[in-house]
Amino acid sequence: MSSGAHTVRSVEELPQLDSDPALCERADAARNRRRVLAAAAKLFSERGIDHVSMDDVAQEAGVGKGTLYRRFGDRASLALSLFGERDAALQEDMIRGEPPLGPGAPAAERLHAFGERVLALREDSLEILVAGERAVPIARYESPPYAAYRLHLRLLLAEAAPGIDVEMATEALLAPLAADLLFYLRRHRDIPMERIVAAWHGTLDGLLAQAD
Amino acid sequence: MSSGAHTVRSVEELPQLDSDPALCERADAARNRRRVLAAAAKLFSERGIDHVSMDDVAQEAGVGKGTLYRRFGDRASLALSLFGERDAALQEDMIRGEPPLGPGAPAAERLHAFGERVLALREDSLEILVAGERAVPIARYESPPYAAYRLHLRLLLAEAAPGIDVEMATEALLAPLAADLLFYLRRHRDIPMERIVAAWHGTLDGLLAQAD
DNA sequence: TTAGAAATCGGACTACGGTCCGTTTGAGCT
DNA sequence: AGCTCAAACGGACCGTAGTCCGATTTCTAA
Repeated sequence: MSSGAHTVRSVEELPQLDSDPALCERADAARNRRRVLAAAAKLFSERGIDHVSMDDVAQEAGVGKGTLYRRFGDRASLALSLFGERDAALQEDMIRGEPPLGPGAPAAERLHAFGERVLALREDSLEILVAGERAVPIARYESPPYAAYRLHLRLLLAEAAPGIDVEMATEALLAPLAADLLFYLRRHRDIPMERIVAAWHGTLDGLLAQAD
Repeated sequence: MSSGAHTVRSVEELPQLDSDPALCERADAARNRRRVLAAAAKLFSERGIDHVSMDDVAQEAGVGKGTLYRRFGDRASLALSLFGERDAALQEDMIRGEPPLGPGAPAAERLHAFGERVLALREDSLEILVAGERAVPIARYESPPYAAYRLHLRLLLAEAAPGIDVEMATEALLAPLAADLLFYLRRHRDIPMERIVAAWHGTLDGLLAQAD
């Protein structure tokens, strides 16, 4: 929503920031992209995401189905794009925000702060995320938010826990953030967020304890 | 395949073992269930699971589409049922097999042995599992194999790591077994199984170290 | 052995995700 | 301004997942 000076304009532009023609988007294309995103957000929140078809979104946005698919690829990507908008603030705070999440605090503290924030955000966006991660291949693991989380974790883990397999530890911390797991724990098992967050802290501490 | 005395006959019967009418299945129903499973296994391995439609399975099995859906609910459940057959041997060994996986060994050792076996099995069945876990809700987390893994982990963790949040630790160990994560790590990142297994052992050790 | 009830069978049908391609439009160049 | 062409548009179209219900088969009890 409120986009600062250097904030990326949209999520699907993140992977290939350089040499990306999406930045010089044609006026009608940009207008339609905004329309679709707005229409999707409106319909999803009105009826619940499962009761909105892609035709509904196209009609509400006043664009053709072809346009919808040209810009967003498929249903899951559309949902992930919506999540990406909500995620932008977290990205910003991770990179340039205040400690303990932003730079300045010790790596271990930044890692714990990241867990808090990312779990809160994902809890807030559960429905959209579940739809977004129901992707065809493993598109989810390469989506811009995941890629950003992964990079962030790798850098901080390398600093906080030298000597462990950082890449694998990263995946071990990413896996419990899966949308369908959160959905299951929250909506089917009624487990409070505090317990989920505490467990994530626990996993992190367990990994940090193995450093050196 | 080789089913011992008390082995359940099919996966979808596990959740409600008692008071379940599925055990006194009509003769034709049983025959058709077997036919469908066999047809699915054949077609999936022949063409790859993504190039087999439900109509294909029904036709190969010599059964109507209605029958197929009556017995298996949806595409994902069919895939999970196939995985359930492969999983049966692991279940058996977990409960009645030799140590260190089976009873007799210390809980911590049994946990490590479980990680080895379950990851090897899931690597073997990746395609089927990916299709099976692409379920509509979070059906995957309540599928018979997951339920069995969960129970097993809870009991052993309670013994090996008293004082920690056993339920949450269980989920932390279950999350990295997700089929799409394994698929991503193996097929997109080319990470060898040994590293994935080692990471799982590492997560487990980290949790065990927090006991008391 | 037979009749009747209950459960199963199977294919026609619906709705939706995703593709294709002829048409339109925006933007730079003369 | 007018021209040109790459890029975007949009709706007709296709394949498949999943539903429904009349016809058929199995089991039980008399």
